[in-house]
Amino acid sequence: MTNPDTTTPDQPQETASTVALQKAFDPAAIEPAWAARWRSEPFRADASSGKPPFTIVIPPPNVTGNLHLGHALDNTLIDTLIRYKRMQGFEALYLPGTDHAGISTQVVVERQLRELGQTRFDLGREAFLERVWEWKAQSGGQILNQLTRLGVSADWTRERFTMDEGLSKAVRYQFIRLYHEGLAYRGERIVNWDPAAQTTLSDLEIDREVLKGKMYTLRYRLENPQAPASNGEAGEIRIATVRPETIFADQAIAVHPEDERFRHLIGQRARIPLTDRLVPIIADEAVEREFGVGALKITPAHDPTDFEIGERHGLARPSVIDLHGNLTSDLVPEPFRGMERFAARKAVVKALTESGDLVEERDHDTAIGLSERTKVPVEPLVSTQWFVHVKPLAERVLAGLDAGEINITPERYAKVNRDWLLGIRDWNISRQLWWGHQIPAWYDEEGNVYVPDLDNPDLDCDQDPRYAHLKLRRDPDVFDTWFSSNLWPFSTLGWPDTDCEDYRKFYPTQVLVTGYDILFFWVARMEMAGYALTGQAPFSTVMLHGLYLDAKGQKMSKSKGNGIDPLELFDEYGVDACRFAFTSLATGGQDIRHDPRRFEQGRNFANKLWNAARFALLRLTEAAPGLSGEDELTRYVRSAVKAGEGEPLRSRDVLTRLRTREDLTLADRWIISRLNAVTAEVSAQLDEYDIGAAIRTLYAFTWDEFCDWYIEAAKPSLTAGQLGTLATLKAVLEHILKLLHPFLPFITSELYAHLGHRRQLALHSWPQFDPALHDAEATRAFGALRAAVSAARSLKSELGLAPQDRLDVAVEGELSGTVTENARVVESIARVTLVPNLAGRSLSAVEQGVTVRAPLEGTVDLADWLAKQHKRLAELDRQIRQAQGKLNNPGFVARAPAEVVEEERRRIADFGAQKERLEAVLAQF
RNA sequence: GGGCGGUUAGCUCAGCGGUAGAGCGUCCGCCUUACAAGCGGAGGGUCGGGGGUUCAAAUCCCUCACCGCCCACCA
Repeated sequence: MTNPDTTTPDQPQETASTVALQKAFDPAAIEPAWAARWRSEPFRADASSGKPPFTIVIPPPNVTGNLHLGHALDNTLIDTLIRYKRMQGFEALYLPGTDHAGISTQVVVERQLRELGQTRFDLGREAFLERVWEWKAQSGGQILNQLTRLGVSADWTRERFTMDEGLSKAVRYQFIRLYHEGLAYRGERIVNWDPAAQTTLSDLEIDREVLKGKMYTLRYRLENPQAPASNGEAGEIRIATVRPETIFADQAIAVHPEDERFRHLIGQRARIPLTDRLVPIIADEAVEREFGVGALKITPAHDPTDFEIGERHGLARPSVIDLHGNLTSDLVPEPFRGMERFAARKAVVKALTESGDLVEERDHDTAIGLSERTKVPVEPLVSTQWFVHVKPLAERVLAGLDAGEINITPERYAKVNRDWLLGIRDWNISRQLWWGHQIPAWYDEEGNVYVPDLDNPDLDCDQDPRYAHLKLRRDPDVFDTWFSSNLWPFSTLGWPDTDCEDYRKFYPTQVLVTGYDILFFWVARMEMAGYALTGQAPFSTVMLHGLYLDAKGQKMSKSKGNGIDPLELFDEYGVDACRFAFTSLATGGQDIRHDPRRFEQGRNFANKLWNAARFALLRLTEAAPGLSGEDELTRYVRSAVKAGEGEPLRSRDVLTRLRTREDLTLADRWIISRLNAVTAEVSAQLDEYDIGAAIRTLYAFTWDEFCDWYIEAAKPSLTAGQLGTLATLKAVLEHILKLLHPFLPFITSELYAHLGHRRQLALHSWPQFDPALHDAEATRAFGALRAAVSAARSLKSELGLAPQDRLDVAVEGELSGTVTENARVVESIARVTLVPNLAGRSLSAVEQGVTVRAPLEGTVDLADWLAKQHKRLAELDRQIRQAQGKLNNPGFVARAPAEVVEEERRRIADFGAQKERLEAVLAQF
């Protein structure tokens, strides 16, 4: 992998960057300028560059929508990966855009019309669509402005909308191609009808809900009154149904072919109650013998199962329910005709009761399909619609998945994806809406279908000279919205023009980031379209994250009113803090429960980073005037503050130069070694797309190691103006800013600029791991200093001393030499004075490698202290016994890896030494 | 009816085969000249129950329980 260094020496500056930073970080003071800059000077991906591509397309939000937490989460994760890859030297493309969202958008505009007392039919199709476009133009882009606040480094020059000219062509081309390949067809099928929205829906747009209902057992009298009894009395057959109002559309009664009860009735006829109509008794394997009364009525027009059975037996499928959910048909007896379907059910049940044909009525929980959008019970209706025959498409995807062409993470969703593709059924793609891509199909007066040719897809059939003699009418319906978003990874890059630069450079894309809730709706359909139309997987990795839930763990929804507005969170905590919350919570596709404390943590972290940088700048500013040398490191240090100095070294070379310096302190060597290890760790975590782990690693390193230990330990040598430490401080801080930049782009960009860089941080290169910077000795030795400081602090606390009170302490133990060699650091951090030895009884603290002793004076609760020491002793004992137990186990020594065994030996030695020293301490009392 | 996820410190969550962690909260002490959105010190867990595999289990397997989600044409 090439990794061209994008860091170039900075241009001389007009002004120094020594403007003092505010004491507290104020996100509002810096975010707007950066956000505006990233929108007006977008991160433009160059299709002609030699860098390897890294593409992520945004899951396009609805144009109608407002930014919600799901979007904020998606886009934070995407932007983090994109910024990382860009810094690594990839030609990173983050492609933004929006979806026309057929039903949602149309509903919004229809609602506006309703307030004016109008319907879309009053306006007519053309005027209505004009109105939708107008509305889209003025308030449709809202969500992208909100997204800008998130600081996304998208390529706004490539913004797309699913109804753009190019994308509309793509949809049209897709349809024409599938049609001519026999994969898109028009047919009479049972479909899901939403009586409220007045359109069909795909199976996915239906939510199953188990509702309390009734199951009715009805008596159908046989044509032959002498027929022997089956599941009731002689001369009758009983059936079970939950929809008695549909009996008027019955075409048969079905039983299982091997059900002994009914064998003699197969082929006979029975009369539908309340009517004179006779229907045949047929046998079909789909009937469950055990369920209900073993027989059911077949109503092909109003039930999917019945439809299939009807197809097998060549039954007619008259409908008795119209598009508004009312009973309408000559088949329906007068009193019920025109009734609404649920009112009709009551009326029919009443009539059946009176006629004596209702044998039983009992409670029955039944799963009924509700329209996802209108929440109205969906009516299964027979209708002529456009469908996609998806099975061959799904099989192609399955083959690709088997070949490992798409990597899905978390892995468990790979199986979910597969299983769905395996059980997939034809997809109804026509919608009785106006807003969307109108289906490019025409019909002549006899109902024959005309679709443009593949080699001239843009020519409408009613303009085609070949059909000039015909009177063609275009299909008024539009496509399901997902029939265009399934093309998104390539329609946005110029497809069907497969020769254009963008398509060739950036397709297929690398990663797709989205919530698992649209795995079927979108991800699987993109897979199918990708393979079918481009011959390859549209992305190599799918990264699915969990749902963002409210504080109680419930899904957020408009109807529940439990939504949390990300914009308010941005205002309250700052965007970087929110991004910290999102990324640190994103682990393993787990759902995320909202917790304000996580945002506070992010805010505090940003403030911590701000102040660490403020400290560094203060010290660099103080020291810079006194640095007169012209060597590279001196110039490097001065560049933070001195106008026109520039940056003489590429920052990634600084640490390597520093490594050979004589004037580095132990702390300097330690932090460089640690930084180096963390660089490797974070890079590895990001390469595995484990964004949560990466930000947690950086949080801990920045706060616990860099701020709490390194900065404190650096103070004495900084005060002494030691060049090595000044350079180390600056270099480590700059590296931390780089590592954090993909996660917290605002504050890191701002601070990086304050350190004297003109070129924005996003365009600098990602730090690289350098094995030569590893320093085990520094790690060990600095560990001793930390132990000594902790011990000293603990003693001061036991002695009731305030932090600023001085205390004489003596150090003993295996590593005491290291401590005394670095006395200045320990004395500075712990505010103690190291003395060679102490007379009299002492209070002591025992740590790994060192014991720190202090004079026994002041207000010590000796009993309490002793109790703690004994507890500690017992704990050491326990650890030693545990380790010894393992070593005494022959199986452990024989089978455990050598280094694990060695580790146990080392533990015994370490704990043994501590125990010895602790016992010596306690012997005084 | 199938499938999946969760159950770890008071709360919200990491860790997912080799000494139990974080943030917040709690207790004690500090405005120590980067930061009180902070600093230092302390306390707190038999990792849902029960079996098993392994030298070694929060981590792997089986099983049960309870929460939650997805899929499903038993009328």
